[in-house]
Amino acid sequence: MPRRIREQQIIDVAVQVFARRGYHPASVDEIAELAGISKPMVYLYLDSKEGLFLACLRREAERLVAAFQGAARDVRTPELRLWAGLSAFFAFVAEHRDSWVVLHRQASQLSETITAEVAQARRAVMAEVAGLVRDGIGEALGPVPVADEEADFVAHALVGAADSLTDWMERHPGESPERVTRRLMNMVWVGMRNVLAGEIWTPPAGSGPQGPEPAGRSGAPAAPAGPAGEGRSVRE
Amino acid sequence: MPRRIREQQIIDVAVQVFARRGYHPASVDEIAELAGISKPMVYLYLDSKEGLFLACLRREAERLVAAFQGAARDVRTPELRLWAGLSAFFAFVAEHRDSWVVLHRQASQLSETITAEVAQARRAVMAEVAGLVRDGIGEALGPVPVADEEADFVAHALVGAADSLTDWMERHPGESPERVTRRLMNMVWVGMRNVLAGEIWTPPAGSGPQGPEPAGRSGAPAAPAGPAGEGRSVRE
DNA sequence: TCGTAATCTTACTCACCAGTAAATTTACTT
DNA sequence: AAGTAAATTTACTGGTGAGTAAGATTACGA
Repeated sequence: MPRRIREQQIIDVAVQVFARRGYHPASVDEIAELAGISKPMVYLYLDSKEGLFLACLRREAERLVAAFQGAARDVRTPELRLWAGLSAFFAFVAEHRDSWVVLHRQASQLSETITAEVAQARRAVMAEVAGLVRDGIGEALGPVPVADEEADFVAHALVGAADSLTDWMERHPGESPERVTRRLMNMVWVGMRNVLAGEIWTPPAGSGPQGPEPAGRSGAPAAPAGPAGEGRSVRE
Repeated sequence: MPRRIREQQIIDVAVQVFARRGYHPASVDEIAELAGISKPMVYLYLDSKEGLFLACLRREAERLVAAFQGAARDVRTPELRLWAGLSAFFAFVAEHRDSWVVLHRQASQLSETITAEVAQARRAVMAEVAGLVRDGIGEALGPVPVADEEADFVAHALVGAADSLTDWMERHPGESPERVTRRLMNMVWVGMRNVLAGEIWTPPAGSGPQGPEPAGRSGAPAAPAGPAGEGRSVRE
């Protein structure tokens, strides 16, 4: 069995085990056994437990960012890019829950080097989102000096909300990533007060990106075509 | 040294250590030493490492909920209650960072019983927030059948956003909890589109609760009086 | 067929840490 | 002062798990 393939097999298993048990309770012995291989192989290929975890981290982070970027790419307006990106995020998390757990829910209790890496992965995602938000602000207001800090703030809030809604989705299996995204857009983009007043946001039909499917695995459907709508509509 | 006091001392130290190291890497030996006592004392009073962690969890959760409830109590409109609650949350997290880390950032990799407890604590917070949101929706729309699920959704998004903004605050030491809250309210309650259009939300002067300070420790100032404003204002 | 480089295993070592047994000291009551 | 209950310690055990040494097996080109 050639090295490249073995490595991926090991990482596949490791992501599952790290997600289920957490970093410290996960044992390299168990990972090796589930991968159908003996422990020294893991050390030969991935150096250490930490190295193994970092490999998991990097691969999954890459996949998530790719899914996010791929979905938002080629979408015209900032508003719809944000929608496409969030949609891809929810789809990714729904399909690869283990990836997300490893990626985000392991941050605090790990070693210096790992936290640094997690923080960097998180920053990468944050930067993507902040970019989309900044575009939106920029388009509406033109170049404004405080926009960077403001966009960063909004990005943090959005990513945090999306993360938490991951739990909500788990308890509402009927909900599709698209519906969740639409609700979030309503809440953030239109605002609760206006939603309560009857205003809603609906993605226009056929607004998905036209580019080819990007790197991210099977999942992460690019911005799916929601039900018909005018992009911005007001009810009542 | 009487038992009650020792227990609190131990828990004080344990919260710090658990927050810094995470559950598994934290050793009872270290906690005992930092608390200035020997290990068997910890086991005598708190039963086990898990018991110790649960004690930390319960105490900090109680404090946070108390701060939240205390701030929102006696505030008249749902809108301002939400503001007061969020404000108290940010103030609490800013002042007791360790509590928040133990409370929330340790969820996935722990034992069955602990995850259950964490989930319950989280649900308690979520229920508080959902209550405020439901009030808001109820006030605007009257009794609506779907309101419960909708409120739960919004609560998840809000709590997640608030959690993530915790990190943002850490990198922006100049920002006060009140300013962060105001920004979040703008984003969620008014909506980005309307914010971009020039609309902003400002809490009216002197709108804090009049009741006595509740259980929560020193921190968690009740809804602070923001700068003057009309509660809902439009710029430009 | 020989050699060599990769793949892979068995069988350890060593450190750390949760939990405990068995006292010992302190403080308070009668 | 005697007695007893609480507070507190020293000194262990047992298990687990990261990491490794040393060698076995396969693949394959010269």
